[in-house]
Amino acid sequence: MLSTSGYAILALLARESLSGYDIAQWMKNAIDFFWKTQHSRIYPELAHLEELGYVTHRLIEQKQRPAKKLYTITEAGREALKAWLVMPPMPAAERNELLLKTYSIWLTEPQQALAFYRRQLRWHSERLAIFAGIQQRIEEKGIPKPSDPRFGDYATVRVGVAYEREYVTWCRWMIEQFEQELQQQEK
Amino acid sequence: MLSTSGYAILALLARESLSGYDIAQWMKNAIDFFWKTQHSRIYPELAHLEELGYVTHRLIEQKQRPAKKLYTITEAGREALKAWLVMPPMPAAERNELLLKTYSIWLTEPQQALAFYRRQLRWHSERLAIFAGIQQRIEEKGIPKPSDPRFGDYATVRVGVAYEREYVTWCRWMIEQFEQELQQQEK
DNA sequence: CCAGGCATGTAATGCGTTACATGATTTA
DNA sequence: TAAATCATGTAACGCATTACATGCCTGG
Repeated sequence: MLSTSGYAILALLARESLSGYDIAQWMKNAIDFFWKTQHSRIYPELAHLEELGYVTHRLIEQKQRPAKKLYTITEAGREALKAWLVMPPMPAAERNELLLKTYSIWLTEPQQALAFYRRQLRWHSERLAIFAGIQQRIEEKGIPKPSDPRFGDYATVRVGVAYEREYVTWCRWMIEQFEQELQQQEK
Repeated sequence: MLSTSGYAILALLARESLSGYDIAQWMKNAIDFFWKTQHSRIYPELAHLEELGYVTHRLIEQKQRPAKKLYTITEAGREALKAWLVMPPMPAAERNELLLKTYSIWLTEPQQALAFYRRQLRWHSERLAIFAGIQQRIEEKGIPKPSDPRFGDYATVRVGVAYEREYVTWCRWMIEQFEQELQQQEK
């Protein structure tokens, strides 16, 4: 068996061959909002994948840049990824720090809570704008079919947009609650 | 500094004094959908909190049941929780296995993908029903004010309902995509 | 000349998960 | 009589995060 981060790396390599550094970049850019892995995890994980025969690498010498190891997924790696793909996801040990804080927000002064959720609103609004932009750019080129790798990009960004839209709505509701609380205190 | 799981325990103790076992129960029932911690983590974490002076405990002897250690939050613990509460949450290393699988779903046969998302739809529908039920029961008693501990319960369950509703919608959309793909293959 | 990008790693520490360990009582 | 509940812990292992470590090239 493989760790989920191992599958995340395979998921990227299933699309194209990449170096460890490239993988770290893709983690930051493409799949950042649903999967992150530190680069310090990527290198040992790649070594492990190679041991299992799921990836191979070859050294690429470059002019005026450090040499890099280009990793390529093997047929066995692709099969392992496909087998994992359709297994029901683990009951997901969800860990949402924002909600954990919200659970205890009754302890704070309304003013502090207001500042807190206004900042959250800004943060989620920004992300919503980014995701909506990505979604639009994909749609302009036509909605990808399920057999297209770009379908994964599109399907996940749709979740991102829906998710952030709900959080924006929720933050606004939270802000309202604390504003009302403040107004009642003033009376 | 304290781990987030430490604050999760403080968040529960801020409402009432509990034993380690009780905390594990509350994790499963009340805050399960945004925070989980194994009981094997709870006991060392409680010891750590006690070292820091954030909680105290006393032994409660019980008839026909094992004795238990009842933990109570201290003023210092409450202050630590309040200070943490209003700090912006960490950029949240989101790890969503469902989306990671979706990112690579183009590798599978539509039939397998259909079975996969139908199962997900069932799962999220069930959770939506549960959360909607909790929300309704709270609302029947009147919406709690922000200074009420139950406001935390209500605010978080609202997110749960919105979240699951979006996932249900999204799963239905995914299923449609694969159904269309299958129909086109048949022609 | 300094910051940032490209490129690959190792080390330390701590958290999370799973399994191990015990034992009494209650309920089906 | 077997399983579930109450109750508290320890141990092993692996993954995640943060910091440490190096070094060349490019652009401002």
